[in-house]
Amino acid sequence: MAEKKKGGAVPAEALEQLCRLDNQLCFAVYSASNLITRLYRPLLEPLGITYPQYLALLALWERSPRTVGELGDALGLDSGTLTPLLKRLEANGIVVRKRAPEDERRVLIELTPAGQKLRARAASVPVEMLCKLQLPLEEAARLRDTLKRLTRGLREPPDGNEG
Amino acid sequence: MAEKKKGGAVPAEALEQLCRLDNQLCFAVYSASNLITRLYRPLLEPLGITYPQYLALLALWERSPRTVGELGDALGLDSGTLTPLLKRLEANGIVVRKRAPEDERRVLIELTPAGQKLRARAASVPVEMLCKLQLPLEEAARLRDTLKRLTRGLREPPDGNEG
DNA sequence: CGCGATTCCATTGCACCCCATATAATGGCG
DNA sequence: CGCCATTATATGGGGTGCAATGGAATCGCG
Repeated sequence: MAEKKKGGAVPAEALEQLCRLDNQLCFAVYSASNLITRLYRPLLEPLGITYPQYLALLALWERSPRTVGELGDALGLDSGTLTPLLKRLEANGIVVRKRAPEDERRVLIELTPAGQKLRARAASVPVEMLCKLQLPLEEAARLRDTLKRLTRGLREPPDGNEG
Repeated sequence: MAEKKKGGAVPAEALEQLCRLDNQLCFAVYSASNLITRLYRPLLEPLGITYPQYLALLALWERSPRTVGELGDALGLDSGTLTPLLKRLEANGIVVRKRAPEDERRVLIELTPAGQKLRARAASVPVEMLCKLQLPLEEAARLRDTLKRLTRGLREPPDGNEG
């Protein structure tokens, strides 16, 4: 049944092409993400933080304090990832974690003075990174917007049978 | 020194914008990659493999046997990542690892019959994934090519002072 | 052949990343 | 007020991802 040239939904040759690593969009995203983390390392190491930690700080520099849940929404990470990451930031004196007085379930993440100072020291990072990427600004913006649209469209999984 | 409107290389307002998570290309790539791994999970779990394992198998289905180093080049991963991953595939009966007779330093990764059979069972994965992504094919291809160009351009880091 | 340099992989240690589950606090209802 | 469903983090375990190190095999030069 699979040997005839029948073809089904997708021709065999097209399927062959779909499976090639070089043709896969998802692998391109995966590789680019790994590479980006590697490129950030030498920029962030002098600051004593990792790339996911830097992302959490970008969110906190925009608005602080924020709860673990709010950070998770902003970064697309769950508490199993954020809790230890934030504890490491706290151990390094960059943030403090305290329970919200009005709702003891929530944990507020607040920048310390050292965490605030870090913002200035990290100011050059985005520009250095843009230089490393070597992409025309317009193309980078288009790429970013396409990825954001892709991500946003998938945040709410298509259930398929709700009305 | 930071309060004057001097500006240096980048105006303060532009820097503000560069730091916003929503404006960052790298964060868009990072989020998309995490999300993609999550989307693959339900497709690959019935096959008993993870997304990085699936990528390694895609490479092996294209050509097998291959050494650890060749797989690392194809996937952009180093032996510290691949060795345990391949050992798990071996423990699950999907590949075998054996030293190359002509060069005992190399380890050849070969598909078992079960690993070959898995290829057919995974045939629907790329199509299902494309459906999930909900991107027009042409746009997906453009996105992939831009990412590949970005990744390829950065594989060899610009040293700047060799010569 | 001998020996240092190189190559290839394995190991270790640290930091994610996520699912499933646990725990504690809150809110609603009788 | 008690009880239960819900909400917000924490914990545990499996699986990456990578830098640094180690060890065995090979290469290269004399």
